[in-house]
Amino acid sequence: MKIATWNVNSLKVRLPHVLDWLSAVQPDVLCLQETKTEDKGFPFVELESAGYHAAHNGQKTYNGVAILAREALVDATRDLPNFDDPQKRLITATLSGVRFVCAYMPNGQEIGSDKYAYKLAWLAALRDWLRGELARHPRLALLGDFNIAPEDRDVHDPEAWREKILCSTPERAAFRAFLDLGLHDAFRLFDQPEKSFSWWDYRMMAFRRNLGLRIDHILLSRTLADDCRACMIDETPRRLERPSDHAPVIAEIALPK
DNA sequence: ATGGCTTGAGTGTCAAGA
Repeated sequence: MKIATWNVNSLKVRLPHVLDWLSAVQPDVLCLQETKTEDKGFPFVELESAGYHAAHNGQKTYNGVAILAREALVDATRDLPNFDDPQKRLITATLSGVRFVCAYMPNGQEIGSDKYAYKLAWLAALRDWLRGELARHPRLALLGDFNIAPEDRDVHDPEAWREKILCSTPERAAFRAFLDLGLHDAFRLFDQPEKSFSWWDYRMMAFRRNLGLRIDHILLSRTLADDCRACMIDETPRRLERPSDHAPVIAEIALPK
């Protein structure tokens, strides 16, 4: 089973890229972030024609998350039940006996800002909710845009980013707290090229110079991690005209039938 | 120098992203 996550930065703008990518890569599951649309603007018909079911938790202009899957999605739920939040950042569904959690975690803007406090509170609520969700669903995958670079090796210039947003000690501690629940960073289960990133700023020719961060992740519970055979970042769509600033992350799981 | 692009909303130009 091939599972993936991609922050598309507007699904309306990126739909051609997404459809081409689905056709080329043939993932079984694709988690999307920043669809930036309400359900009425969500391309259910186009995705169905491409062979994908979809569950969406959207809003106008900002945020919005979706799970696309070849199989029908079961028990889809939206938002964190323990965090009152108008921002649409979470959707969850089951298929193939795996609980999929798709998250667009807050950016935080700047250390010490209100948005930073909101980010840390949101991350803590996600961790608390995940503890119970993992108990109910031992086979669980958390995919999404975490807006956290877990370690210095996930940052093109660690000194420039020291204690900056996406890299601060409290944010990295929140990431560690996910691992402490028994989740595993699929990307780090394998040898990877140095300077592997999933996001590059649109400005300053950052992609061409590989000035990026690894902030999009696939975390797997123990049993899924044991069955994980590969994990990679696909930079191909980042090279297209009018790309998302994020690249998809893909993990291959050998599912016992 | 806190810039630099890109998006959505909306038709001015700004908020937000990371």
